[in-house]
Amino acid sequence: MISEAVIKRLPRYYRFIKQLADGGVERVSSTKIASALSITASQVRQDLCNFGGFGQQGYGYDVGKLKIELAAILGLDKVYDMIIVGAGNIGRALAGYKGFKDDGFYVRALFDIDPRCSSINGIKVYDMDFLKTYLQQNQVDIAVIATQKDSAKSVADALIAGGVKSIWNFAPVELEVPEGITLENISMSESLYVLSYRSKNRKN
Amino acid sequence: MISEAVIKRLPRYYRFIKQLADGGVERVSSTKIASALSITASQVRQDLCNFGGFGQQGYGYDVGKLKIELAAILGLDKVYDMIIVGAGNIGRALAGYKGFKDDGFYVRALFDIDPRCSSINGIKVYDMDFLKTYLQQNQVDIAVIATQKDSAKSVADALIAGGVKSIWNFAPVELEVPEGITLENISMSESLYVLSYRSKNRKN
DNA sequence: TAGATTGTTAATCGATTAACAATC
DNA sequence: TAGATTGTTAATCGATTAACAATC
Repeated sequence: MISEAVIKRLPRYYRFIKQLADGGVERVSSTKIASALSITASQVRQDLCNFGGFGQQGYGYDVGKLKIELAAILGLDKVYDMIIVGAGNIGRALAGYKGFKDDGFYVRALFDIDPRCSSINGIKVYDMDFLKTYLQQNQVDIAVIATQKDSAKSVADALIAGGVKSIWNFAPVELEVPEGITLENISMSESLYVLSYRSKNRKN
Repeated sequence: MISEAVIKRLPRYYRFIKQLADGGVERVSSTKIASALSITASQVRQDLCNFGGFGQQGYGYDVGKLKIELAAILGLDKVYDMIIVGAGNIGRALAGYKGFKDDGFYVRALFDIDPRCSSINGIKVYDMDFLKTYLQQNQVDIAVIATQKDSAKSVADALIAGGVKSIWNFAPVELEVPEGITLENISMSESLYVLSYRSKNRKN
């Protein structure tokens, strides 16, 4: 079983390795990875070793190979069909973000209680009433909750009832999901509170 | 010295306590807080004890008092002047988010290399060239980086040079900041990668 | 008083780091 | 071969949990 701490570091490894690959670098050592991420080389090796030995003694890690391995570990070797519920500030920002496609995440539709426009950035905006039917007719791997906090819970329920297994939640609530449902939160306010805590406790 | 793990839990305590206060609840036990956040009562008491004893044996915690204490600990008992650099999807979404004010975070200005409109949501959009001058003339407690990843580093440098001490970074890069500068990252792609990792490794 | 629940110490658990044999 | 660097075990460190005396 892989620990939370390890899982959270995987995307950072992946990001750094991708950067190296883009820069044409062919090999890298645990020491170099470690210093780029401000962690220890021991931890890098320990972490990667959880998934099998990708390196070679005396040589290090092959960047191209490691990139592919990490992508596979993270599940980035496939395409995900995504919908966004809530076409407010955040929903629209996410719909407009071009970067998702690079990683295989395709935003297929937006839903809102009050769909003021019919499409945003080429993505259709549907009325919330249509969500249930949409889920019956389309594959949805990931649903993004970008609603106000009051409706987040009922939206989550509707999504789960409709068969969605993975939820990416941007609403500032602690959602409870049943076993077998994957939930990942982005909590901007929590992050901002941590920033303010740190600002306050900074030794100047 | 308070550990990272504790600091990250503080906003969750605060959010829950605020919710109780809004609901008119007057007292709460560590057990109730714990079950709401899916942690142990021991941990709740241990965490809160780091900042002094806010509870009372045999009674629990007074919600109103705990709320005020947590707000003070998090530095939410004052007003912050904030600017946002980058008026793209995310920058605009943040500028439009009404909730910041409730916690005392005031967005005073936006900056963009190409300010296509003069104001968003009543917040002025300035040309990036004006950033330096703005920082000389105005108090800025927190600067948000909502640019593309390529410009994030140079923006951070400009902010730090201009005297900004706290940076809230939304760009997908590992920024390096000198001692005395507070940096907090929101990494959407990392969160999405974790979601995809968990989706892949879910036992269905 | 009896019951409840904190604050805090001690015990446990898990994660990080160090060390080094294996080996490219 | 000599040097470099991994994979992996063992040691250390820190965080979480359990326990309970203090006390409201």
